[in-house]
Amino acid sequence: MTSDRIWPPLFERLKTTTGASDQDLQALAALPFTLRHYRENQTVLRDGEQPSECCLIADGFCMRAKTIADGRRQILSIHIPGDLPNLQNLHYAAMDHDLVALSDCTLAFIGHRALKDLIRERPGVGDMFWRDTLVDAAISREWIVNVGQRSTYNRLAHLIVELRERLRLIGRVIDNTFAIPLTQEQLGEAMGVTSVHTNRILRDLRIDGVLELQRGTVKIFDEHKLQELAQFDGRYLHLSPSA
Amino acid sequence: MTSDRIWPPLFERLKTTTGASDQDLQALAALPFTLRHYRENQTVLRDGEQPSECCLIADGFCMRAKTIADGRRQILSIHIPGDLPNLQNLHYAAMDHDLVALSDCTLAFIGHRALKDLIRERPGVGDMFWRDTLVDAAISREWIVNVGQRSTYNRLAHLIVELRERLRLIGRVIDNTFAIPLTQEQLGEAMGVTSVHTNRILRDLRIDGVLELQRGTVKIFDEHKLQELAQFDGRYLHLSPSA
DNA sequence: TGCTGTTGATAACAAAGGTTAAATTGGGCC
DNA sequence: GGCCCAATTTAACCTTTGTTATCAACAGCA
Repeated sequence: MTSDRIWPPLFERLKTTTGASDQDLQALAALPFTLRHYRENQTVLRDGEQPSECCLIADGFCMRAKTIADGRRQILSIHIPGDLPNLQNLHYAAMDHDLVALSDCTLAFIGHRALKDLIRERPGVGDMFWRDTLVDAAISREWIVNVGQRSTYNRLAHLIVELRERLRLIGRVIDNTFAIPLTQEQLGEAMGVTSVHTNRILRDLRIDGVLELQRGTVKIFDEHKLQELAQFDGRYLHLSPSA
Repeated sequence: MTSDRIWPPLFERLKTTTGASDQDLQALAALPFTLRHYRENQTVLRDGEQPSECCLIADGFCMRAKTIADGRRQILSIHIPGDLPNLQNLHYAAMDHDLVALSDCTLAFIGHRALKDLIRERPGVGDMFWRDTLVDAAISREWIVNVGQRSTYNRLAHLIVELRERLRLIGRVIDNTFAIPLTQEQLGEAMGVTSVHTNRILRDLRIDGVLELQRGTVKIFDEHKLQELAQFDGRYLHLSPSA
């Protein structure tokens, strides 16, 4: 993976969602970075750690997760190529959750110093990144709704549609089929239910002809039914610069 | 309520959490604003609306909330004096949830233009606000954990401890007693359970001698037991500038 | 090839939480 | 004081989800 390979997913997303200027993107592309590779399940940043760099997902999937005293774990977000899952460390030092690789993945690390200098020099870059963290927050709020109010059946449908819409932005959905490299246990940790119950729900979705999940890949069979279940209102993703 | 009355809670919080410079705070205090009063239960900003101002809670409590298609509602956050609950509109136009007054309250509205100009002129002010939105996001993530993984009994304890820590910052906790102006139905909407179940849990907490909630006021009786239930690790509030 | 560990599938039973309904409390107001 | 309305409290019953335990499928590997 070389320099010209790490930026496309982020730039694609920024161009669609913020109408980023070419100059700002060129300035970004000039940033120095270090590539690191992680294996499935490997922890990238640990709760409590104080990283001096922010990372860009160049390839693969990651998750934020938090483990509480009794050992239960909640997955907080799923991150895909083009995401910057620890921009928050630009403004506070310590991680308050783990960042873990969901699949083998490649991350580009960019030092805080270089990022902060660029942001001071080009406020437009800062605006893009600030916006990015705000949309990230909006997604977290939607997850509160998902876990708090939707039935598990609808909840899983919503989670899948959200991920699909985000993957679509970076061109990773083909034939209504896309990657979701989580085990049933991890899907459960994202939804606040056990793996046993996740299995029940997946079976129902399969039997009802809505979708199938096999070895980390979802295939949607009944788009209409899926929409009806997810009741997905994507405004919270703020995909257009004007919204 | 006059100019010298609206800023103290915010300044208190910023001084503790960011080590804000006096110049930055003075510049903030010079911002023009409009005061508006809201009654309990009145909607301040509606989902879909595109406000041209950000608001500072000068007095009273507000909440963010989202209503889904089947009519169920999830409370996403509770806001107290000194909070800026719609800073996100500086970077995207449309609200993706409602902002509602939980009690009678007074809000100071500051135009986006004035705020953006100040941020460009004084990047330190922008940093403080960006950080503020990042901590807001960290709180949302903790709410996902709360709703997804904790038992309702522990969940309510956690919610109460979090609110107390935030109120303590602005000097609103006296004798381990403080305001939490939510009905049992609203507490349920914050926890993702029904009002009937909220009532059961409150009864248990009362019987177990942990705390009592009456007419919007909590009194803690057994701090040790409360800690044990909430398993509260406040690092996600990032109360110190160095963390 | 067969071993091993992880993931997925399923069943029986238990616990948590939802639904509905009814009664009670308490504050605001005439 | 008495009325009204919202909020609280409780009970009975039902649904959803968790727990525990097996077993099957499957990938990695010696």
